[in-house]
Order: sequence, then structure tokens, then C-alpha cells
Amino acid sequence: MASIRDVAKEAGVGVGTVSRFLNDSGYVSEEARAKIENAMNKLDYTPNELARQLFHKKTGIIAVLVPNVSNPFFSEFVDYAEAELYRYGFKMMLCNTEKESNAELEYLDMLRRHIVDGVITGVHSLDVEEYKKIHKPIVALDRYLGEDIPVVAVNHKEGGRLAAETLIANGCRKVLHFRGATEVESPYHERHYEFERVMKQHDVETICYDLEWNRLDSGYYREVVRNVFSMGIEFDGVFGVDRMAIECMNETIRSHRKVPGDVKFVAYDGTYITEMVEPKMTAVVQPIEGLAKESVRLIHRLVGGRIYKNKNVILNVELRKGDTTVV
Amino acid sequence: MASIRDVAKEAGVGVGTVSRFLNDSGYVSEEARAKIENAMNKLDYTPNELARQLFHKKTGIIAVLVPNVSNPFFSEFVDYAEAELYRYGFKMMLCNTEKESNAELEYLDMLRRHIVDGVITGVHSLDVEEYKKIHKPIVALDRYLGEDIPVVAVNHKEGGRLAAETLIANGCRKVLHFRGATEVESPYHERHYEFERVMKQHDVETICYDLEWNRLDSGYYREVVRNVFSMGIEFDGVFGVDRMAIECMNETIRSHRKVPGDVKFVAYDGTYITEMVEPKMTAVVQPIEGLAKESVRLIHRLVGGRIYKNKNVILNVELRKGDTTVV
DNA sequence: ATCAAATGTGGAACGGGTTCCACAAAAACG
DNA sequence: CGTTTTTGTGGAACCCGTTCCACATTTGAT
Repeated sequence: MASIRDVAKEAGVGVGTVSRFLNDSGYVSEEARAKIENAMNKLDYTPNELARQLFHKKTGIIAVLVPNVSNPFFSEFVDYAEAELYRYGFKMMLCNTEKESNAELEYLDMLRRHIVDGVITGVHSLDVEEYKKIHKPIVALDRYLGEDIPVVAVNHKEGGRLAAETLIANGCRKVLHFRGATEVESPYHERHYEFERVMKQHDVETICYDLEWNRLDSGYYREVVRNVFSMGIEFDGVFGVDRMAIECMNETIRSHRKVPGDVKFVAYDGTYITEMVEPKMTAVVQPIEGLAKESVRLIHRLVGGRIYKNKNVILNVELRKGDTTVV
Repeated sequence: MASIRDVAKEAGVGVGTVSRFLNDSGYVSEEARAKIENAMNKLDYTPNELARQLFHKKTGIIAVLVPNVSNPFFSEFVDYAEAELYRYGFKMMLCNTEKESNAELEYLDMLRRHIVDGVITGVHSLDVEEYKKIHKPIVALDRYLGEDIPVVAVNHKEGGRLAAETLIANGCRKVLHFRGATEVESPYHERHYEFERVMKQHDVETICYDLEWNRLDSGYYREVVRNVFSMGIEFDGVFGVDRMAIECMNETIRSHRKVPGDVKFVAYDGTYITEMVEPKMTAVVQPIEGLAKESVRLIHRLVGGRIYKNKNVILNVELRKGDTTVV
């Protein structure tokens, strides 16, 4: 593999000249340009990016940590994030952390090892203290990781309120509410608190089902649904994360109840799968593209050296009416 | 940031000794070990991976090219591939190529720039000639890219046969067949040919609808469905890729026809979404985990320097009966 | 014509690990 | 006790592109 020195020799110029030519920096005469171009073609030269990176101490790679890309929320996030990173000239390293408990730590370590310039993390298994030790560009998606780490999230309180009000407006009197594990500190729990608050305020009964932490697989959701149905619980409204709501709706249909006639559904997140089922789900939709864009914008600034303490970004949610509610 | 030379000086040893200590290669006395460990802690030293990579001309990064990670087939593939790459000690760079026409080329160029050690590509927009020029580790997912590039795919012919036989066994007489664009050379077209062949053999009428090339978004599928329904075409069976089949089924249900009573459905791919809809889809399922594992195994070998010309891998498909067919 | 500024160039030093070689001391062996 | 072998060490050279500095030539201004 030819190096810049080979090119310089072949072209009969100095390495500095070749380097300046390659980077369009400083002065290079037309004559030298031509000679270098010739030599490059002749030797089929491509600059070694690694040497560049070593010098600049930058790789232009951002690690994106998610529990699991096959989860629609995260696959959409990753999709948008990759496109946006590309726009900024970054490459994306993808890290699924669900599979192995210390994968998260290992990927964070790549920051110190100079393999990646920054990390966008949508993951929460690690102790917050681990993050505080790292003084490098990190952006948290929907997660509090300490003072210095900016958070990108949606207004979950508003989301909880919208869901509650929708079910109330639909005349629900007994609502099944699937909650994410509340042990973990995350902005998204706000939706549960607010949902419960509004429901109580309107004297609507809620049955809370607490989901296990970090179980995002469909198998688990199905198990939960079967569990609920076998308990013979009656309900006329459901609020839960997309896949949970969908599994629950399917079981409802299978047990010959009408949707939205007998039971209304409001899903949380509003990923594409809520539009893929029949009837289409009414959903509180998170602006995933916005979350991705903001995350990338922030990481770009951080990598660029501008310090942004507590520059959190909160985006608005929106209710998308489907056919699982009548109003 | 401390370097290995700082550590050597602090510990009062040579850089070679520190390097040998870090890599557990060659001789290092207990005494030296202790001194180095001390110095490392004192200086909070982490080796710079970039310098290592420059020397070894390896980054341990594999690029995975897919049109779009939010497509369930690819998100599952990427998910499994990431896990498997991790097992081999590789990191994954994710590249969505759909957004921009020259993204594919740009990502391939990273091979030459030494940014990635290998590429697994599930993408087809580029001219095959482009690939032939690159003599670096490349594995193709479901795609022919020339003599030297190994292909990982399933037995699509078998898949087409299974689908056809299922619809025939269900007594279908007029079947809607959504086909991927056949201009592009890809193993997966086999399923269409075989499907048509078997149908014709059994005198079952098929209506072929050719889909546009590389349009994988839900919006397009919905548009196609609306188009078909507005044409007033009658059919009692449908064969198409997961999302196409699902969109078609939803429209069928909305137009008050019964599934599987009036219309039977067989989906191709069998990603999780076919199990998420109600009724569950009967599907020809691709062993996505197997595809991912084989792709990674091959790229690992290629990166390891063992040449494998034409070592293609063909996996078996399987029919998973759901509730959109009666047999 | 004179001097300053602009244009152009080569190469050493650098970034931070790795490897290899020369050399030394200790251990093993006869 | 002499001689291999093993253990242990330091440092130069290398991987390859970048930057900076010293120096040369040309252009422009006065």
C-alpha cells in the first residue's frame, strides 16, 4: 500500500507538498498539482485515514447505544440519527447493550481509547456514577446522567395527560395502565405519574401493571397479556407502550371484544407499528426524528468543544388519533 | 493525555517494557510490573487505540450496509449481526444507504481508507463493477456482487414453492402476487419465478403487481394497496413481502372481507411484525439470525486473511403457519 | 530600484503504540 | 567452573499523515 512518501518520491516533490495538495491547504503550484495527481493515479494511492485520525485525535465516529435496535422506537431513532450524523460528516457505531451486561461499559470505554469522539446513549443499565467519571462528549436520550450530561427527551408529562384525557373523553371507567419499571430514574416515568393523577382527578379507576425493567422483547409482552387475561380482569381502556398496547389489543380481539366498541386503546410512542395494525392505534407520538436530530446536534457541539452544561432539550408530543378510540 | 512514554518515564523503565506489559507479550519482571502499574494509575493512563490501529492497520470495525434500519428485516439483521460481531471482538459501523445515492460508495471507500476492516452489504444500488474493483473483505447479503464476493442468502426458490403450495392447499384460485423489482440481479427473485411456476403448474391464476425498486417505505406499500383496491381486482389469496402483505390484509379487513375466510395471506420474510398483527400471518420465514451469524462468520474469515472464493452460504427457509391461512 | 508581501517548497518533528535488535544478568546444564 | 539458555531491558526505527519552520522565488507597491 502506497504511502504519502511514495507519492512524493514518484512525483518528485516533498511530502509536505503532497499533504497540502490533499488537504487543499497552503500553497501548491499548478505544476506540482499535476505531478502529484499523476503519481497518485499511478500508485493507486488512498490516504490512510488512521494516520490522520492519530494526528488529529479524532475519528469522526459517534457511538449510539441502544438496548436493542429491533425495538421499533430505537430502530427509528437509529435510522434518523444515522442520517443526521452523516449530514454532519460523522459515522455511526451502533451498540446494542441488551445482550451483555458490560457491553455498555465497554462501549463507553471507547471514548477514552479515542475510538469514538462521542456517545449518544439511550441506555440505562449502568450506574450514573460511571458516567460522571467520564469527561467526554455524551448525550443522553431520555435519561438523567448527572449535571454535565445534556438530556434530550419529550415532554412526558404532557404525554401522560394527553393519554389520560383521551381515554376519559372516550368514556372509559376502568383503565388498564401498563407502567415501565419505576426503579430506574428516567424522564419517561413522568407520563405514568401524570396519567394516574389525571385519572384520579376524574374518578376513573386504573389498574396498574408494573412491567419488569429492561424487558423489551415481544415474548415478554405476550406473557404479560396472557397473565392479565387469565386473571379475568375487566377493563374498557388501555394505556401502554406501543407493543404492549398492540399485544393487548390483539388478545382483546381474539377474545371477541370489539375495538374500539368495548375497549379503547391509547399507545405510547407512536412508532410505525401503531399504524400497521388494524384498527390503527390512537397514540401519543414521540417526535423520534426530532429526538435524533437534537441528539446529533448536541453531540456535534460537544465534540466541537463548546461546553453545554444542562442544555437539555425537551420536545413536544402529539396525539395521533387512530381507530382504537372514538374521539 | 498521558502517553506510553510518560508512563515509562514515571515508572523508570523503557517504553518497550511498558508495551510488553500492556500486551502481555515477552518478558516483564514482577518488579517492573509493579512500577508500571503504579505509574499507570498515577497518570490515569489509557492506551490510545488509534496509534495501535495505525500500526496494525486494523480497526476491528466492520461496516454493515443496509438500505434502512427501520425496515424490520434489516433491523433484526442488524441486531443479530451486532451481537455476533461483538462476540468476535468486532465493532459495528452502521450505514443506511437509502437516504443518499452515493452513501454506499462512500462507505465502501472506508475500506480503502482503512477505517473499517470489512463490509457486510445488504444493499444493491451500486454497480457491481464498483465492488469488483475492491479487493478487500466484503460479504454480500442476498446479492450477487461477482465471483470473489461470497453471498449469504436463503433458498428463495424453496420459499417461493412453499408459499405457492400453501395458497394452493388453501384452495385459492386467483392470487395477488406482489413482486420486487426484477431489474436488479438478486437471489431473492427466485422466489417469484418459482411461485409463478408452481401456480401455473396447478392452473391457479396469478395477478402480478411489480413493485418499484428500492421503495421500502410503508407509505409506498399503502399507496400500492389503495391502487389495487381502487382497480376493483378480485382475489382470494395474496403473496408478498411482510409489510406489503400486512397492508393488503388491513385493507381487506377494512373492506369487510374475512381473513382467512375470503382471502388467504402468505407473507415473505416472517419478521416479528407478522406475529404482531391480528390474525397472525402465515409466513415463509427467513432465518435472519442465521443469515447474520453466517455473514459475520464469513467476514471474520476474510478479515483473518483466509481467502474464500465462492464460498456462498445458502440457508433454509421454513413455513410458519399463522391464522391467515386455514391449512 | 527597493522592500514588503505573497507564493511555493522540502523536510524534520510529531502523534502514540509496536516490534525488533543488541545487550546484560540470571538460571540451568554439563 | 564454563557455557548455553532463559529472562529481562532499553531504545531506535517504524506505521503514515500533518504541521510548522526555514528558505527561495515571484509579484506588487512605492
